[in-house]
Amino acid sequence: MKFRDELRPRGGLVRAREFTMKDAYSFDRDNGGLDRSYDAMLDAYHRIFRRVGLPYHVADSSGEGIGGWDTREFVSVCDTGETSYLHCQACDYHATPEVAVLAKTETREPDDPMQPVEPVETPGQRTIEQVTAFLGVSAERLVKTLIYTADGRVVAALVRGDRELSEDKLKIVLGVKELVMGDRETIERVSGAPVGFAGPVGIKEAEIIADEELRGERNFVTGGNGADLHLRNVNWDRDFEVSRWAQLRSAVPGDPCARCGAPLTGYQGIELAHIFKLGTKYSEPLEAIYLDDAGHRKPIVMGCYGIGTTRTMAAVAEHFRDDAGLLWPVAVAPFEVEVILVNQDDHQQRELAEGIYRDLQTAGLDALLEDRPERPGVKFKDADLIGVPGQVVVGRLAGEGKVEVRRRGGDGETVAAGEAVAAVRRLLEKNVSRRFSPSE
RNA sequence: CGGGGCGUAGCUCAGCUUGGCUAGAGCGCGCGGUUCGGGACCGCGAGGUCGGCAGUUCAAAUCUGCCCGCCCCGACCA
Repeated sequence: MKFRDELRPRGGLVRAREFTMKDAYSFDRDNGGLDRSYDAMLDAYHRIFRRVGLPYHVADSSGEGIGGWDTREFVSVCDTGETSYLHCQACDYHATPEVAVLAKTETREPDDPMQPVEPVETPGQRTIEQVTAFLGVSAERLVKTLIYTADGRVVAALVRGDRELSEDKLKIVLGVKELVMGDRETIERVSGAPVGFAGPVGIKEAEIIADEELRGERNFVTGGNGADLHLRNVNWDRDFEVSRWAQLRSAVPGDPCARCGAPLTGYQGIELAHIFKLGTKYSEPLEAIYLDDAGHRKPIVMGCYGIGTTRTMAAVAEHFRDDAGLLWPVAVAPFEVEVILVNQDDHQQRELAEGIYRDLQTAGLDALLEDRPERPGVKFKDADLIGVPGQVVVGRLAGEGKVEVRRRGGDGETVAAGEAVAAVRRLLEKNVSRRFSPSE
Protein backbone atom coordinates (compact mmCIF):
# COMPACT_ATOMS: atom_id res chain seq x y z
CA MET A 1 0.00 0.00 0.00
CA LYS A 2 1.32 3.38 -0.94
CA PHE A 3 0.23 6.91 -0.16
CA ARG A 4 1.09 10.01 -2.11
CA ASP A 5 -0.10 13.56 -1.54
CA GLU A 6 -1.25 14.19 -5.08
CA LEU A 7 -2.14 17.83 -5.64
CA ARG A 8 -5.07 16.73 -7.69
CA PRO A 9 -6.03 13.07 -7.88
CA ARG A 10 -7.78 12.22 -11.14
CA GLY A 11 -8.85 9.51 -13.47
CA GLY A 12 -10.49 7.31 -10.84
CA LEU A 13 -8.12 4.49 -9.96
CA VAL A 14 -5.42 5.74 -12.33
CA ARG A 15 -4.18 8.47 -10.04
CA ALA A 16 -5.37 8.35 -6.45
CA ARG A 17 -3.84 9.40 -3.14
CA GLU A 18 -3.90 5.80 -1.96
CA PHE A 19 -3.03 2.83 -4.11
CA THR A 20 -1.29 -0.51 -4.09
CA MET A 21 1.79 -1.36 -6.04
CA LYS A 22 4.20 -4.22 -6.32
CA ASP A 23 7.73 -3.04 -5.80
CA ALA A 24 10.88 -5.12 -6.33
CA TYR A 25 14.62 -4.55 -6.39
CA SER A 26 17.45 -6.74 -7.60
CA PHE A 27 20.89 -6.84 -6.00
CA ASP A 28 23.88 -8.03 -8.00
CA ARG A 29 27.66 -7.91 -7.77
CA ASP A 30 28.23 -6.43 -11.22
CA ASN A 31 26.55 -5.11 -14.36
CA GLY A 32 26.48 -8.55 -15.91
CA GLY A 33 24.43 -9.85 -13.01
CA LEU A 34 22.19 -6.79 -13.16
CA ASP A 35 21.56 -7.41 -16.87
CA ARG A 36 20.52 -10.99 -16.14
CA SER A 37 18.23 -9.95 -13.28
CA TYR A 38 16.71 -7.22 -15.43
CA ASP A 39 16.10 -9.58 -18.34
CA ALA A 40 14.49 -12.12 -16.02
CA MET A 41 12.22 -9.44 -14.59
CA LEU A 42 11.35 -8.13 -18.06
CA ASP A 43 10.38 -11.66 -19.06
CA ALA A 44 8.35 -12.13 -15.88
CA TYR A 45 6.46 -8.90 -16.50
CA HIS A 46 5.65 -9.99 -20.04
CA ARG A 47 4.22 -13.23 -18.68
CA ILE A 48 2.24 -11.42 -15.98
CA PHE A 49 0.51 -9.09 -18.41
CA ARG A 50 -0.07 -11.80 -20.98
CA ARG A 51 -1.73 -13.87 -18.30
CA VAL A 52 -3.94 -10.98 -17.26
CA GLY A 53 -4.77 -10.72 -20.95
CA LEU A 54 -4.49 -6.96 -21.25
CA PRO A 55 -3.28 -5.63 -24.58
CA TYR A 56 -0.06 -3.76 -23.82
CA HIS A 57 3.13 -2.32 -25.28
CA VAL A 58 6.61 -1.83 -23.92
CA ALA A 59 7.84 1.72 -24.38
CA ASP A 60 11.19 3.40 -23.83
CA SER A 61 10.84 6.01 -21.13
CA SER A 62 12.77 8.02 -18.62
CA GLY A 63 13.54 7.52 -14.96
CA GLU A 64 11.18 10.29 -13.91
CA GLY A 65 13.72 11.81 -11.59
CA ILE A 66 14.95 8.60 -10.02
CA GLY A 67 17.81 8.14 -12.41
CA GLY A 68 18.86 5.01 -14.15
CA TRP A 69 19.02 3.49 -17.60
CA ASP A 70 17.31 0.88 -19.75
CA THR A 71 14.09 2.43 -18.55
CA ARG A 72 10.98 0.76 -19.91
CA GLU A 73 7.27 1.10 -19.25
CA PHE A 74 4.52 -1.43 -19.79
CA VAL A 75 1.64 0.55 -21.26
CA SER A 76 -2.03 -0.24 -21.72
CA VAL A 77 -3.45 1.74 -24.62
CA CYS A 78 -6.48 3.67 -23.47
CA ASP A 79 -7.95 7.01 -24.53
CA THR A 80 -8.53 7.94 -20.90
CA GLY A 81 -4.91 7.16 -20.00
CA GLU A 82 -2.94 9.96 -18.44
CA THR A 83 0.31 9.55 -20.37
CA SER A 84 1.15 10.30 -24.00
CA TYR A 85 3.23 7.89 -26.05
CA LEU A 86 4.59 7.74 -29.58
CA HIS A 87 4.59 4.73 -31.83
CA CYS A 88 6.26 3.87 -35.11
CA GLN A 89 3.93 1.67 -37.09
CA ALA A 90 6.71 0.68 -39.44
CA CYS A 91 9.16 -0.78 -36.91
CA ASP A 92 6.98 -0.98 -33.77
CA TYR A 93 9.10 1.41 -31.71
CA HIS A 94 7.29 2.79 -28.65
CA ALA A 95 8.54 5.64 -26.49
CA THR A 96 7.48 8.65 -24.46
CA PRO A 97 7.84 12.02 -26.19
CA GLU A 98 10.62 13.05 -23.79
CA VAL A 99 12.92 10.21 -24.77
CA ALA A 100 11.78 9.30 -28.30
CA VAL A 101 14.91 9.69 -30.41
CA LEU A 102 14.26 11.23 -33.79
CA ALA A 103 16.01 10.67 -37.06
CA LYS A 104 18.37 13.52 -37.92
CA THR A 105 16.44 16.05 -39.88
CA GLU A 106 18.04 17.37 -43.05
CA THR A 107 19.60 20.64 -41.99
CA ARG A 108 19.96 22.69 -45.11
CA GLU A 109 21.38 26.16 -44.81
CA PRO A 110 18.59 28.69 -45.00
CA ASP A 111 18.92 30.66 -48.22
CA ASP A 112 17.10 33.87 -47.36
CA PRO A 113 19.49 36.70 -46.50
CA MET A 114 20.15 37.76 -42.92
CA GLN A 115 18.38 40.93 -41.91
CA PRO A 116 19.77 43.45 -39.43
CA VAL A 117 18.81 42.80 -35.81
CA GLU A 118 15.91 44.95 -34.75
CA PRO A 119 14.96 45.52 -31.09
CA VAL A 120 11.22 45.73 -30.41
CA GLU A 121 9.38 46.92 -27.33
CA THR A 122 7.18 44.15 -25.95
CA PRO A 123 5.73 45.52 -22.70
CA GLY A 124 4.59 42.69 -20.43
CA GLN A 125 4.73 40.07 -23.20
CA ARG A 126 6.47 37.11 -21.57
CA THR A 127 4.97 33.93 -22.88
CA ILE A 128 5.26 32.49 -26.38
CA GLU A 129 1.50 32.99 -26.83
CA GLN A 130 1.71 36.62 -25.79
CA VAL A 131 4.70 37.43 -27.99
CA THR A 132 3.33 35.73 -31.10
CA ALA A 133 0.03 37.56 -30.69
CA PHE A 134 1.75 40.89 -29.98
CA LEU A 135 4.22 40.74 -32.87
CA GLY A 136 1.92 38.92 -35.25
CA VAL A 137 4.39 36.11 -35.99
CA SER A 138 3.90 32.36 -35.71
CA ALA A 139 5.51 30.40 -32.86
CA GLU A 140 7.92 28.67 -35.27
CA ARG A 141 9.55 32.02 -35.91
CA LEU A 142 10.39 32.36 -32.23
CA VAL A 143 13.24 30.77 -30.33
CA LYS A 144 12.75 29.96 -26.64
CA THR A 145 15.67 30.46 -24.29
CA LEU A 146 15.42 28.23 -21.21
CA ILE A 147 17.87 28.78 -18.39
CA TYR A 148 18.91 25.70 -16.43
CA THR A 149 21.30 24.95 -13.62
CA ALA A 150 23.15 21.74 -14.47
CA ASP A 151 25.36 20.36 -11.71
CA GLY A 152 26.04 23.90 -10.59
CA ARG A 153 26.77 25.59 -13.93
CA VAL A 154 24.33 27.67 -15.91
CA VAL A 155 23.12 26.55 -19.31
CA ALA A 156 20.88 28.30 -21.83
CA ALA A 157 18.92 25.80 -23.91
CA LEU A 158 17.38 26.97 -27.18
CA VAL A 159 14.40 25.37 -28.89
CA ARG A 160 11.93 26.60 -31.45
CA GLY A 161 8.99 28.51 -29.98
CA ASP A 162 6.43 25.83 -30.82
CA ARG A 163 8.53 22.99 -29.35
CA GLU A 164 8.85 21.52 -25.88
CA LEU A 165 12.29 21.05 -24.40
CA SER A 166 12.98 17.51 -23.20
CA GLU A 167 14.82 17.72 -19.91
CA ASP A 168 15.71 14.06 -20.31
CA LYS A 169 17.52 14.73 -23.57
CA LEU A 170 19.24 17.84 -22.24
CA LYS A 171 20.43 15.93 -19.21
CA ILE A 172 21.91 13.19 -21.34
CA VAL A 173 23.59 15.64 -23.72
CA LEU A 174 25.14 17.54 -20.84
CA GLY A 175 26.06 14.37 -19.01
CA VAL A 176 24.96 15.81 -15.68
CA LYS A 177 23.30 14.27 -12.65
CA GLU A 178 21.16 17.18 -11.63
CA LEU A 179 19.25 19.50 -13.92
CA VAL A 180 16.86 22.09 -12.56
CA MET A 181 15.17 25.13 -14.07
CA GLY A 182 17.07 28.26 -13.19
CA ASP A 183 15.53 30.18 -10.32
CA ARG A 184 14.41 33.77 -10.74
CA GLU A 185 17.64 35.15 -9.34
CA THR A 186 19.83 33.15 -11.74
CA ILE A 187 17.72 34.07 -14.75
CA GLU A 188 17.82 37.76 -13.91
CA ARG A 189 21.59 37.63 -13.36
CA VAL A 190 22.54 35.97 -16.64
CA SER A 191 19.95 37.70 -18.81
CA GLY A 192 19.98 41.07 -17.08
CA ALA A 193 16.19 41.12 -17.40
CA PRO A 194 13.07 40.01 -15.56
CA VAL A 195 11.90 36.45 -16.18
CA GLY A 196 10.30 36.15 -19.60
CA PHE A 197 12.77 38.18 -21.66
CA ALA A 198 15.87 35.99 -21.75
CA GLY A 199 17.60 35.49 -25.08
CA PRO A 200 20.90 34.19 -26.44
CA VAL A 201 22.30 37.52 -27.62
CA GLY A 202 24.58 38.93 -24.94
CA ILE A 203 23.70 36.43 -22.29
CA LYS A 204 26.30 36.13 -19.53
CA GLU A 205 27.89 33.13 -17.78
CA ALA A 206 25.75 30.64 -19.65
CA GLU A 207 26.81 28.01 -22.15
CA ILE A 208 24.45 28.07 -25.11
CA ILE A 209 23.21 24.72 -26.32
CA ALA A 210 20.77 24.70 -29.21
CA ASP A 211 18.33 22.23 -30.68
CA GLU A 212 19.63 20.98 -34.02
CA GLU A 213 16.41 22.01 -35.67
CA LEU A 214 17.47 25.66 -35.32
CA ARG A 215 20.28 25.20 -37.84
CA GLY A 216 17.68 25.69 -40.52
CA GLU A 217 16.22 28.83 -38.96
CA ARG A 218 17.10 32.37 -39.92
CA ASN A 219 15.88 35.83 -38.82
CA PHE A 220 14.03 34.57 -35.77
CA VAL A 221 12.63 36.36 -32.72
CA THR A 222 14.24 35.95 -29.30
CA GLY A 223 14.08 37.58 -25.90
CA GLY A 224 16.09 40.79 -25.77
CA ASN A 225 17.76 40.36 -22.36
CA GLY A 226 16.13 43.56 -21.22
CA ALA A 227 12.84 44.47 -19.59
CA ASP A 228 9.96 44.50 -22.10
CA LEU A 229 12.36 43.82 -24.96
CA HIS A 230 12.57 41.27 -27.78
CA LEU A 231 14.81 41.09 -30.85
CA ARG A 232 13.77 40.42 -34.42
CA ASN A 233 16.03 38.97 -37.14
CA VAL A 234 18.39 37.17 -34.80
CA ASN A 235 20.79 34.68 -36.44
CA TRP A 236 23.05 32.09 -34.88
CA ASP A 237 26.82 32.51 -35.45
CA ARG A 238 26.40 36.13 -36.46
CA ASP A 239 24.67 37.31 -33.26
CA PHE A 240 25.62 34.65 -30.74
CA GLU A 241 27.77 31.58 -30.50
CA VAL A 242 26.31 28.11 -30.10
CA SER A 243 28.69 25.94 -28.09
CA ARG A 244 26.81 22.75 -28.86
CA TRP A 245 24.10 21.52 -31.22
CA ALA A 246 21.98 18.57 -30.11
CA GLN A 247 18.52 17.11 -30.29
CA LEU A 248 16.80 18.74 -27.33
CA ARG A 249 13.14 18.82 -28.19
CA SER A 250 10.42 16.41 -27.20
CA ALA A 251 9.00 14.39 -30.07
CA VAL A 252 5.54 15.01 -31.45
CA PRO A 253 3.36 12.90 -33.75
CA GLY A 254 4.63 13.16 -37.31
CA ASP A 255 8.29 13.32 -36.33
CA PRO A 256 10.53 10.75 -38.04
CA CYS A 257 11.38 7.54 -36.15
CA ALA A 258 15.09 7.24 -35.37
CA ARG A 259 15.16 3.58 -36.32
CA CYS A 260 13.45 3.69 -39.67
CA GLY A 261 12.46 7.27 -40.48
CA ALA A 262 8.73 6.57 -40.70
CA PRO A 263 6.44 9.15 -39.12
CA LEU A 264 5.53 8.53 -35.48
CA THR A 265 1.93 8.46 -34.32
CA GLY A 266 0.69 9.37 -30.86
CA TYR A 267 -1.59 7.61 -28.41
CA GLN A 268 -2.70 7.81 -24.78
CA GLY A 269 -2.02 5.02 -22.32
CA ILE A 270 -2.01 3.90 -18.72
CA GLU A 271 1.43 3.18 -17.31
CA LEU A 272 1.06 -0.29 -15.80
CA ALA A 273 4.64 -1.07 -14.85
CA HIS A 274 8.07 0.48 -14.91
CA ILE A 275 11.48 -1.18 -14.88
CA PHE A 276 14.99 0.25 -15.00
CA LYS A 277 18.56 -0.26 -13.95
CA LEU A 278 19.74 1.74 -10.95
CA GLY A 279 23.37 0.64 -10.79
CA THR A 280 25.08 1.95 -7.68
CA LYS A 281 23.20 5.23 -7.47
CA TYR A 282 21.72 4.36 -4.07
CA SER A 283 23.98 1.56 -2.87
CA GLU A 284 27.02 3.83 -2.86
CA PRO A 285 25.64 6.66 -0.72
CA LEU A 286 23.83 4.17 1.51
CA GLU A 287 26.93 2.00 1.73
CA ALA A 288 25.14 -1.15 0.67
CA ILE A 289 28.38 -3.07 0.27
CA TYR A 290 29.44 -6.64 -0.39
CA LEU A 291 32.86 -8.27 -0.30
CA ASP A 292 34.00 -9.70 -3.63
CA ASP A 293 36.14 -12.83 -4.16
CA ALA A 294 39.28 -10.86 -3.48
CA GLY A 295 37.84 -9.43 -0.28
CA HIS A 296 37.34 -5.92 -1.68
CA ARG A 297 34.36 -3.83 -0.59
CA LYS A 298 32.11 -3.11 -3.55
CA PRO A 299 28.70 -1.41 -3.87
CA ILE A 300 25.79 -3.66 -4.73
CA VAL A 301 24.49 -3.16 -8.30
CA MET A 302 20.74 -2.59 -8.23
CA GLY A 303 17.70 -2.78 -10.47
CA CYS A 304 14.21 -1.43 -9.77
CA TYR A 305 10.90 -2.94 -10.88
CA GLY A 306 7.33 -1.88 -10.08
CA ILE A 307 3.80 -2.78 -11.08
CA GLY A 308 0.91 -0.41 -10.43
CA THR A 309 -1.61 -2.93 -9.16
CA THR A 310 -4.50 -0.54 -8.63
CA ARG A 311 -4.19 1.15 -11.98
CA THR A 312 -3.88 -2.22 -13.66
CA MET A 313 -7.43 -2.80 -12.39
CA ALA A 314 -8.39 0.49 -14.04
CA ALA A 315 -6.93 -0.77 -17.32
CA VAL A 316 -8.79 -4.07 -16.90
CA ALA A 317 -12.05 -2.16 -16.48
CA GLU A 318 -11.31 -0.12 -19.61
CA HIS A 319 -10.65 -3.18 -21.73
CA PHE A 320 -12.86 -5.92 -20.33
CA ARG A 321 -16.42 -4.68 -20.14
CA ASP A 322 -19.66 -4.53 -22.05
CA ASP A 323 -22.96 -2.74 -21.60
CA ALA A 324 -23.89 -5.02 -18.71
CA GLY A 325 -20.73 -4.52 -16.68
CA LEU A 326 -17.27 -5.90 -16.09
CA LEU A 327 -15.78 -9.11 -17.50
CA TRP A 328 -12.92 -9.99 -15.17
CA PRO A 329 -10.03 -11.94 -16.66
CA VAL A 330 -9.73 -15.11 -14.59
CA ALA A 331 -6.16 -14.31 -13.56
CA VAL A 332 -7.18 -11.22 -11.60
CA ALA A 333 -10.88 -11.86 -10.90
CA PRO A 334 -11.85 -11.36 -7.24
CA PHE A 335 -13.89 -14.58 -7.57
CA GLU A 336 -13.62 -17.20 -10.27
CA VAL A 337 -17.19 -18.44 -10.16
CA GLU A 338 -20.54 -17.22 -8.82
CA VAL A 339 -23.31 -19.65 -7.84
CA ILE A 340 -26.68 -18.05 -8.51
CA LEU A 341 -29.49 -19.47 -6.42
CA VAL A 342 -32.52 -18.37 -8.45
CA ASN A 343 -35.23 -18.97 -5.83
CA GLN A 344 -33.83 -18.88 -2.32
CA ASP A 345 -37.18 -20.07 -0.89
CA ASP A 346 -37.07 -23.36 -2.81
CA HIS A 347 -35.46 -25.91 -0.50
CA GLN A 348 -34.34 -28.18 -3.31
CA GLN A 349 -32.62 -25.30 -5.14
CA ARG A 350 -31.06 -24.00 -1.96
CA GLU A 351 -29.56 -27.32 -0.94
CA LEU A 352 -28.21 -27.97 -4.42
CA ALA A 353 -26.69 -24.48 -4.67
CA GLU A 354 -25.06 -24.62 -1.25
CA GLY A 355 -23.70 -28.08 -2.04
CA ILE A 356 -22.11 -26.94 -5.30
CA TYR A 357 -20.75 -23.84 -3.59
CA ARG A 358 -18.98 -26.04 -1.03
CA ASP A 359 -17.72 -28.42 -3.72
CA LEU A 360 -16.24 -25.55 -5.70
CA GLN A 361 -14.43 -24.27 -2.64
CA THR A 362 -13.21 -27.76 -1.78
CA ALA A 363 -11.89 -28.00 -5.33
CA GLY A 364 -9.81 -24.89 -4.65
CA LEU A 365 -11.87 -22.40 -6.63
CA ASP A 366 -12.73 -18.90 -5.40
CA ALA A 367 -16.51 -19.09 -5.30
CA LEU A 368 -19.26 -16.63 -4.46
CA LEU A 369 -22.83 -17.60 -3.50
CA GLU A 370 -25.70 -15.34 -4.55
CA ASP A 371 -28.54 -16.21 -2.18
CA ARG A 372 -30.04 -12.83 -1.41
CA PRO A 373 -33.82 -12.60 -1.17
CA GLU A 374 -34.08 -10.79 -4.51
CA ARG A 375 -35.98 -11.42 -7.71
CA PRO A 376 -34.12 -13.54 -10.28
CA GLY A 377 -33.68 -10.64 -12.69
CA VAL A 378 -31.92 -8.59 -10.05
CA LYS A 379 -29.49 -11.41 -9.31
CA PHE A 380 -28.66 -12.01 -12.96
CA LYS A 381 -28.11 -8.31 -13.64
CA ASP A 382 -25.92 -7.89 -10.59
CA ALA A 383 -23.91 -10.99 -11.45
CA ASP A 384 -23.21 -9.58 -14.92
CA LEU A 385 -22.38 -6.17 -13.45
CA ILE A 386 -19.84 -7.58 -11.01
CA GLY A 387 -18.42 -9.68 -13.81
CA VAL A 388 -17.25 -12.83 -12.06
CA PRO A 389 -16.15 -14.93 -15.07
CA GLY A 390 -17.87 -18.22 -14.23
CA GLN A 391 -21.57 -18.59 -13.38
CA VAL A 392 -23.47 -21.61 -12.07
CA VAL A 393 -27.23 -21.11 -12.20
CA VAL A 394 -29.26 -23.27 -9.83
CA GLY A 395 -32.92 -22.87 -10.76
CA ARG A 396 -35.90 -24.62 -12.22
CA LEU A 397 -33.91 -27.70 -13.29
CA ALA A 398 -32.84 -28.35 -9.71
CA GLY A 399 -35.65 -30.87 -9.35
CA GLU A 400 -33.94 -33.03 -11.97
CA GLY A 401 -30.57 -32.51 -10.30
CA LYS A 402 -29.36 -30.28 -13.12
CA VAL A 403 -27.76 -26.87 -13.20
CA GLU A 404 -26.51 -24.46 -15.83
CA VAL A 405 -22.82 -23.60 -16.16
CA ARG A 406 -21.79 -20.66 -18.30
CA ARG A 407 -19.33 -17.90 -18.87
CA ARG A 408 -20.46 -14.46 -17.73
CA GLY A 409 -22.58 -13.10 -20.57
CA GLY A 410 -22.17 -16.25 -22.69
CA ASP A 411 -24.26 -19.30 -23.55
CA GLY A 412 -24.56 -22.00 -20.93
CA GLU A 413 -24.57 -25.76 -20.87
CA THR A 414 -26.88 -27.82 -18.73
CA VAL A 415 -25.04 -30.38 -16.64
CA ALA A 416 -25.83 -32.78 -13.81
CA ALA A 417 -25.08 -31.21 -10.44
CA GLY A 418 -22.25 -33.67 -9.89
CA GLU A 419 -20.55 -32.47 -13.08
CA ALA A 420 -20.74 -28.81 -12.18
CA VAL A 421 -17.24 -28.46 -10.71
CA ALA A 422 -15.60 -30.15 -13.70
CA ALA A 423 -17.64 -28.02 -16.11
CA VAL A 424 -16.58 -24.84 -14.31
CA ARG A 425 -12.95 -25.94 -14.50
CA ARG A 426 -13.18 -26.45 -18.27
CA LEU A 427 -14.83 -23.10 -18.71
CA LEU A 428 -12.20 -21.20 -16.75
CA GLU A 429 -9.35 -22.88 -18.61
CA LYS A 430 -10.82 -21.60 -21.84
CA ASN A 431 -11.01 -18.12 -20.42
CA VAL A 432 -7.40 -18.24 -19.26
CA SER A 433 -6.22 -19.12 -22.72
CA ARG A 434 -7.50 -15.86 -24.09
CA ARG A 435 -4.36 -13.98 -25.09
CA PHE A 436 -3.30 -10.85 -26.84
CA SER A 437 0.01 -10.34 -28.53
CA PRO A 438 2.04 -7.44 -27.11
CA SER A 439 1.79 -5.42 -30.27
CA GLU A 440 -1.95 -5.74 -30.59
C1' C B 1 -2.71 28.14 -6.38
C1' G B 2 -5.52 29.81 -11.25
C1' G B 3 -10.06 28.87 -14.48
C1' G B 4 -15.04 26.56 -14.92
C1' G B 5 -19.28 23.85 -12.98
C1' C B 6 -22.47 21.88 -9.24
C1' G B 7 -24.89 21.70 -4.03
C1' U B 8 -33.19 20.79 -3.88
C1' A B 9 -36.28 13.71 -0.59
C1' G B 10 -31.93 7.88 0.92
C1' C B 11 -30.04 8.12 -4.74
C1' U B 12 -30.25 10.60 -9.77
C1' C B 13 -32.17 15.07 -11.06
C1' A B 14 -36.26 19.01 -12.74
C1' G B 15 -37.83 23.83 -10.93
C1' C B 16 -33.91 29.27 -10.73
C1' U B 17 -33.44 32.76 -16.87
C1' U B 18 -38.58 36.40 -15.85
C1' G B 19 -39.24 36.17 -7.24
C1' G B 20 -45.61 34.71 -5.80
C1' C B 21 -49.75 27.98 -6.52
C1' U B 22 -49.34 23.29 -0.78
C1' A B 23 -41.50 22.49 -3.90
C1' G B 24 -41.90 18.12 -7.98
C1' A B 25 -40.43 13.44 -10.90
C1' G B 26 -38.06 8.64 -11.45
C1' C B 27 -35.71 5.06 -8.54
C1' G B 28 -35.42 3.41 -3.54
C1' C B 29 -38.17 2.77 1.30
C1' G B 30 -42.95 1.05 4.45
C1' C B 31 -47.88 -1.50 4.32
C1' G B 32 -51.61 -4.68 1.51
C1' G B 33 -52.33 -7.78 -2.76
C1' U B 34 -50.82 -10.23 -7.38
C1' U B 35 -46.19 -12.10 -9.63
C1' C B 36 -41.59 -15.37 -9.20
C1' G B 37 -35.43 -17.53 -14.95
C1' G B 38 -33.14 -11.34 -16.94
C1' G B 39 -33.55 -5.02 -12.70
C1' A B 40 -42.39 -7.06 -12.16
C1' C B 41 -47.43 -4.79 -11.47
C1' C B 42 -51.69 -2.39 -8.81
C1' G B 43 -53.29 0.46 -4.54
C1' C B 44 -52.05 3.29 -0.20
C1' G B 45 -48.18 5.87 2.49
C1' A B 46 -43.84 8.08 4.90
C1' G B 47 -39.92 11.20 3.58
C1' G B 48 -37.30 18.35 2.50
C1' U B 49 -33.05 23.51 7.70
C1' C B 50 -33.91 23.81 -1.14
C1' G B 51 -25.26 23.52 1.43
C1' G B 52 -24.59 27.72 5.46
C1' C B 53 -24.90 32.90 7.01
C1' A B 54 -26.31 37.72 5.87
C1' G B 55 -28.81 41.19 2.56
C1' U B 56 -32.71 43.14 -1.08
C1' U B 57 -38.20 42.57 -1.09
C1' C B 58 -44.95 42.78 0.91
C1' A B 59 -42.87 37.89 -0.65
C1' A B 60 -36.55 34.23 -1.95
C1' A B 61 -35.14 27.27 -3.92
C1' U B 62 -35.27 31.59 -7.51
C1' C B 63 -31.91 38.08 -7.03
C1' U B 64 -27.01 40.03 -4.38
C1' G B 65 -22.61 39.30 -1.12
C1' C B 66 -19.52 36.26 1.86
C1' C B 67 -18.40 31.34 3.53
C1' C B 68 -18.33 25.78 3.26
C1' G B 69 -18.23 21.21 0.42
C1' C B 70 -17.78 18.28 -4.05
C1' C B 71 -16.55 17.61 -9.38
C1' C B 72 -13.88 19.01 -13.95
C1' C B 73 -9.62 21.65 -16.56
C1' G B 74 -4.68 23.59 -15.69
C1' A B 75 -0.06 24.25 -12.78
C1' C B 76 2.62 20.14 -10.12
C1' C B 77 4.36 14.95 -9.99
C1' A B 78 8.00 7.88 -8.76
